[in-house]
Amino acid sequence: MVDPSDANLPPADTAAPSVTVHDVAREAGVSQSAVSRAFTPGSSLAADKRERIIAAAARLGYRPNPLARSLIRGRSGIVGVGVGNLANPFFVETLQLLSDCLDRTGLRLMLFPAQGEPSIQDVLHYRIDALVLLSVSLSSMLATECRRAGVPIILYNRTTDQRETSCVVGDNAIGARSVAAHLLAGGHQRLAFMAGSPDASTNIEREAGFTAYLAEQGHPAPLRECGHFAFDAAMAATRRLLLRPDRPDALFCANDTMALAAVTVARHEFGLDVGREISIVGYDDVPMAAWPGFALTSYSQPASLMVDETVRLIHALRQSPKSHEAVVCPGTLVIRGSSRPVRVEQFTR
Amino acid sequence: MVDPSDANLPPADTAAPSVTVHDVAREAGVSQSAVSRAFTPGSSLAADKRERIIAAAARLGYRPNPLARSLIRGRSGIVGVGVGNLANPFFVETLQLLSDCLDRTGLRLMLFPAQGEPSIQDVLHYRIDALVLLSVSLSSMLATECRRAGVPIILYNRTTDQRETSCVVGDNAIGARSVAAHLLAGGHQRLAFMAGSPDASTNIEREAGFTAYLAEQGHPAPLRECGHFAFDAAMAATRRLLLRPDRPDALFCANDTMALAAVTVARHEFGLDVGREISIVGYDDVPMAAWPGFALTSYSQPASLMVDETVRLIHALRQSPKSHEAVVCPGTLVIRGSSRPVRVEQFTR
DNA sequence: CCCATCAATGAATACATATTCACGGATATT
DNA sequence: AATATCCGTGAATATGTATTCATTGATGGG
Repeated sequence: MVDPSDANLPPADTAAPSVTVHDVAREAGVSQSAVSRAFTPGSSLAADKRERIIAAAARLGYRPNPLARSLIRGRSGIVGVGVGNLANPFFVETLQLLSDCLDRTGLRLMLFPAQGEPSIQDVLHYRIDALVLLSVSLSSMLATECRRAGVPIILYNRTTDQRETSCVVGDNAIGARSVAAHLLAGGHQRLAFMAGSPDASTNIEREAGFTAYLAEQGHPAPLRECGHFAFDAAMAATRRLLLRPDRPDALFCANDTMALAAVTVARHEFGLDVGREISIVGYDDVPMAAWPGFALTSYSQPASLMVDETVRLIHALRQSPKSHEAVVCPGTLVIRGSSRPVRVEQFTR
Repeated sequence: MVDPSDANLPPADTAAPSVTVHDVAREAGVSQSAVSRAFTPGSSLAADKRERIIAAAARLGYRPNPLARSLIRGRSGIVGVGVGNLANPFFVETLQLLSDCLDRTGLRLMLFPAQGEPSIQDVLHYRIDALVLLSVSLSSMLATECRRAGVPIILYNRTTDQRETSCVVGDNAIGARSVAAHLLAGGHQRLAFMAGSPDASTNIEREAGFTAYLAEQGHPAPLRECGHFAFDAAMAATRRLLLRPDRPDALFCANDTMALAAVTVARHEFGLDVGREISIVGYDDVPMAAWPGFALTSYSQPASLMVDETVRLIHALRQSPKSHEAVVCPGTLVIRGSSRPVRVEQFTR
C-alpha cells in the first residue's frame, strides 16, 4: 500500500528541468527564433547556422516540446484511435501495424475505447490530426463533433454514408463472391451464411455479395443465422444450423472468429469431418486460421496494406483537410482444408 | 490518389476557433483566473461563483485545453504504454482493460511500439504521468532516461532488478508449483517444460518454480525445450520432445500460445489423445484455452485485477512519485480436459 | 549605378491555461 | 478591541514554442 506519510512530502519535482529553446540559443549564440527555425523544415535559416544549432541541441540533448508546439500550431501530431472489441485478431494485427507505421512517420497514437462518447470529446481536445475508428460504426453526432473541430475521420473496415468521411476497407463484395464461387465449385448444394452484427457495413456487404452471387448462379438464398461476430454466439448459431433437417453442407461465416467456432462445433459436437462432410469458410484470415488444427479456408484481408493506406491518408489529410477518400483494398481467397476445393460425388449421411 | 492541386490550397483552417477561458470569463462576468480555478478541484473559489462559471462554460461548450494545461502543469495526464508483440491474447486483453480503466479515471493512453527506443524519447517529451511496459523488458538506458525525466515506470508482467521501478506481476512461483503439483497428482512420470524467452523474468520464475517443486518431491529435473513464447517455435519444440525415446507424458508450457501449439502437434502430428496419453498445461488462461477443441488446463492470470492494480499504482505515483511498489497478484489453476486430474494406471504404449 | 526584391535574422507576440502575488475584507484568537 | 489568520479575488507572470513584424544586408535586373 501507499504510505500515507509520503503524501505529505512536497510535490517532489524530481524531474530535471527540461532543456528549452533558450538554453540552446544561449549555447549556440543565436536567438530563440533561430533555434525554433532550425527545427522547422522549410523555414528561412542559413545552412551553417542551422548546423551549428543542431549541434548545440544535440550537445544539450534538446528536443522541441511537443506540447508547446501543439499549442501554437493547433495540431498535435497525435492520431486518435478508437477501438471497440479487440476479440478479433484481425484488429489486433491492425493495431500493432498501425502503431508501428504511425511511429515510423513521426505521429503518436492515442488509444481510447470507442464506447464512451464522452471520452472521445476529451480526445478531440488534444487537437488530434485525425480520428481512426477501428471496427466501430460512426454515430452522426460524433461526425458533426469532428467536423466542427476540424478533425478528419477515417473509418477502418467500415463504410458510412456520412459525407466528408474517409474510409479504408477490403473489397467485401468481391471477397464474398469469391467465397460463393469457391463453394459452388466444390459442388455444395445447401449453403448457409452466418452473419455478424446485422448492421455492420462489413456484414451487410459480405452478405449481399454472397447472396447476390448465388442468385446469379440460379441457387436459392442461403440459410442464415446470426453469430454477432462472437465465438459463443457463433457456436449457438452453428448448433441451430446443424440441427436442421436440411442441414447445410457449406457455411460461410462473416469473420474467422465465428468460423472457428463453427469448425469447433461441427467437429466436436456433431462429429462431422470438416472439409469433407461440410465445408466452412471464414473471412479475415487471422493467424489461427492457418493452425493445423483448423486449416480454415478464409478470405484474407490485407491488414498491412490497409494500414499503409490509412497512414498515407492521414498524412494527405494533414496537408489538405479536404482530400477525403474511400480506399478499397483487394484481398485473396486462401484455400485450406476446411473446404472441399472441387466437386466430388455426394456423401451419404 | 490525392489530387496534387489540392495541396496548393491554403491551410484551410476550417477548424472552428475553440472557446477559451477568456470567453467563459466574459460570459460569466468574472476574471480568467476564476474560470481556471473553477476547473481546478481544491482551489479557492466561492461556491456560487464556481457554479455560475460552470454554467457559463456549459452554455459555451467550453472544456479546458489539455495541451495548454499540460504545458504549465508539467504533466499531461497521458500514460505511455509500450507494447512488444501482441500475439499473446493475454496482452490484448490487458490492453483493452487498461484502455477502459485509464479512460474511466480520466487518463489518456499513448501507445507505442517498445522496440524503437528513439520513439520512446519522443513519448517521454509529452510529460507523461507514467510509462507502462507491457510484456517488454526494461533496458537500463531507458530506466535512467525515465528517472531523469521524472517519469515513473511500471513493468507489467515483468520484474527487474532496477531500483525505483514498480511492477505488477502474477505469482509465477506459486503458479508454476501448482502446475507441478497438479501433474504429479496425475501420476505423471516423465515431465517436460517448454520455456518461452529464456531471459524473460516470467519464464525464469515459472521454470524455477516448476523445477524446484519437482526436486522437492524427489523427481528428476524435467526435460526442456524452448518455444520462445511463439506458436511456430513451440510446434518445432514439441516435435523435438515427442520424438525422444523417453517421450514425456506431461508438458508444462510457459504460456498458452505455446501450449496450444503443443496440443495441436501432439494431436494432429502424433495422433496422441491429449489428456489421456499426454497431459499439456499452459499459462495465462487465454480465451482460446476454454474452446472445446482445446480444453486446455492453464494457470489463470487475473488480467482484470492486474490492470486495476496498475492503474491504482499510476494514480499513487502521480500523488507521490516515490511510492514504488511490487504488486503480486494471485492466480488460479483452471483444470480442463488437456490434463489428467488424478492418478490412473499407466497406459502401455 | 540605383532601386526593387529577397533571404536572413532578432524582437515581440500569440497559443490557452495554471499559479503566484498582492490586497481587501471577513473571521478567529487572545 | 486589536491583531493575526485566512479566504476570495483579479492582475500579472510563467509554461515552451511558432510565427509575424520590422530591419538589415545582399543580390539582381535595368
